[in-house]
Amino acid sequence: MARLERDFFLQDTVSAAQKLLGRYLVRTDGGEVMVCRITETEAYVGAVDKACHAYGGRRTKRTETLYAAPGTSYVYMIYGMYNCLNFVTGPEGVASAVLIRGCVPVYGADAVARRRFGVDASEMSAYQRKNFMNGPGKLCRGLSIGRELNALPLGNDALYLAYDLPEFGLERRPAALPFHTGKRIGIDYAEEAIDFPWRFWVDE
DNA sequence: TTCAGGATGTACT
DNA sequence: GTACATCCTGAAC
Repeated sequence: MARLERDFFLQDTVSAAQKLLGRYLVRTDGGEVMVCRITETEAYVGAVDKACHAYGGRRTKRTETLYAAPGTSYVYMIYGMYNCLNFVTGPEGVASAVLIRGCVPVYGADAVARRRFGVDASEMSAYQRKNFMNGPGKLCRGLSIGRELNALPLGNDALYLAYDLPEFGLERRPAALPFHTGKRIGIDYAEEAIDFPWRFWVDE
């Protein structure tokens, strides 16, 4: 098993967002292991990006995590009832991160489906299957990711990223998966940053 | 299938 | 008090 390490998160945030596509997100909760393949990401770069919580060097209790070491998790609550998962990029002291917007379960799908819908994966409706983990709030619900997982350092076992997981029959995927590029979602307040093409996704 | 509206809590003004 | 890196429901088509 090869985890994504510090050097991965030290690269340019936009590159990191692209290269996270196809990587495995591994979550262990209540003794259950759940693995998902990442399908959608967005880049947030504090220095130049009005959509980033830490734009212009903004430092508050919430944004403090964005200045942490590369690879640190950043989980925040949005709209009162959902959480969003990010991983911090760049050197310590530089505020930038990649938002994980979507993924598909590849191991432990029943555990994910129970957290998401309260039923096993085989009992999901067509509608539920279609809307399983295709959004940042849904993804956190399915993996039981809350703010207690905010600011977890690289190297923890509760939540990490990996290139491959041979113990679960999951091989490493190509480094340069073909991906789509577009504008980010839900940042209508961000002025010129609205149009930054920093959202990336793969078909599968 | 698309769409409007509401839910809900925390951070920050 | 306001805004928010969202999602679900129900109604109309």
